Amino acid sequence: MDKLLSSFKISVETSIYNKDPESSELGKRIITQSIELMDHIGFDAFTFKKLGAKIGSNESSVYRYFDNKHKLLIYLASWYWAWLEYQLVIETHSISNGIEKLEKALKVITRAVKEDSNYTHINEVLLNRIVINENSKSFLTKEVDIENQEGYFKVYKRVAGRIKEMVQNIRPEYPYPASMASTIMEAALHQHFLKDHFPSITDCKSDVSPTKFLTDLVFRSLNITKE
Amino acid sequence: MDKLLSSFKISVETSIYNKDPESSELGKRIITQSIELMDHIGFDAFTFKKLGAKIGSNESSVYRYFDNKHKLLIYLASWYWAWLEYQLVIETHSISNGIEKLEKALKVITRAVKEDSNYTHINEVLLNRIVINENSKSFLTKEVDIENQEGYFKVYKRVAGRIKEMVQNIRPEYPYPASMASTIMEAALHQHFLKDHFPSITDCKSDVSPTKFLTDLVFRSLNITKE
DNA sequence: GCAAATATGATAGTATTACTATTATATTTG
DNA sequence: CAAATATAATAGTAATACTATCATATTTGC
Repeated sequence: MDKLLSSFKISVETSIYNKDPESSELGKRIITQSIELMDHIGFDAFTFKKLGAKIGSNESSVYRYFDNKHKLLIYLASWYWAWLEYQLVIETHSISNGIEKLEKALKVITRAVKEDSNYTHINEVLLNRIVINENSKSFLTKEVDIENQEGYFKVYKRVAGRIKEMVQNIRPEYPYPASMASTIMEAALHQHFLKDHFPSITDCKSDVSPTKFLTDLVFRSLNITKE
Repeated sequence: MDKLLSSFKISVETSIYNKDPESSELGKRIITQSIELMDHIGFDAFTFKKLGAKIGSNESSVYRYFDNKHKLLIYLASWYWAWLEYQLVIETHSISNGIEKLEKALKVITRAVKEDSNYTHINEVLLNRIVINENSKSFLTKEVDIENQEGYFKVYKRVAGRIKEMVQNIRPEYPYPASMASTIMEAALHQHFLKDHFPSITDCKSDVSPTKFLTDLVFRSLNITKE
């Protein structure tokens, strides 16, 4: 299954970049190294100049791929959500029972990424950390509506749509399936963040995962008793 | 009650600022105008130079109050949470029934701020919009742990603690009261944002408020049937 | 009422950021 | 092998995010 995963090309809205980073060695190095650098110093301190130095290339070469670091962040986040969506689809595909299907989906969405697949130039463990710390910054901007029209948040919304559908399949009468889906996605990232930085306002810790809390929350809300 | 609210001094961690903006006319103008400017152009485009121009003062004078715009944002967010906490306390104080108390608390936390109190130099309607759009940026930084130690996020965490206690009072056996509290606070902001920008992944709209969704979510999870 | 202290305003200066533009040098491809 | 394309190097600009200095205004303490 891992091989299947790796051979599937994760596709990101083409208007986000000027030149597809997947199309060249330099492009792939930009992605690989920007993930390492952004994880290391954070989005705010990240610059194309520092990235250029890190990849042994030039600032101006990076600009040929991305207009600015904001678009690079959207690219990385989109790649992450597309990768998650792919896992979501394969891991839930064969499950016919709606409840089990949703349970698996919640697991995929909320679990911590623990292993780099080693099949691509992208380290998913680091990327997961970047998404936890920086994803909100991709849409909390004054330009969000224009960028949304451009399709920059398509994948993120599509993942939410899939969860929403699973909820609707189980409980067609539940009135807030979309809000439930978007809340879960956001809460998953937030609880992982809190666990590491504000432990006093979360119950999540080594033995209590965000998956456990959120599965419990959703199943109680939908009035589903496990076993 | 409004008078009571206004005479109560909202207090913010003193280490956030270099000089208390409440202590002078210029300080108050900095707060009033920074709220207007930040709401208007967003945190990212906000600069002390633009603020100086807007208040008919100088960049260097603003620096005497705040080291940088990040600390100003934390000040504004802290003020907001302290203001909300105060409302939470007075509006729930006299309610003895635990369920009703939590219901009211959820309302205070999740409702859209619709009216400026006109008692202070702070426009709470605009500030609420700033918090919806920028609050996450106050803690999603590489410096979060140091700043947390400095007490910059005390009020935010205290509000979460109050909600947590209310949940515990009703359902002492519920295993995730802290995570529930922090999820509600974050989801309230997020659903308000989605309603305005990504309507396809939320059920919230004019007649369905975040309050409705979140109250329903919490009460279903705690197995409480209203009426 | 005045000197001293404090707050504010104006100006200048620096390092960094976030780019754009140009030209030279590789590398690929037809 | 020439032409096209990609990359690298350099330079330059406007804006940002400050720091420092000095002048002027305002407050306060005696």
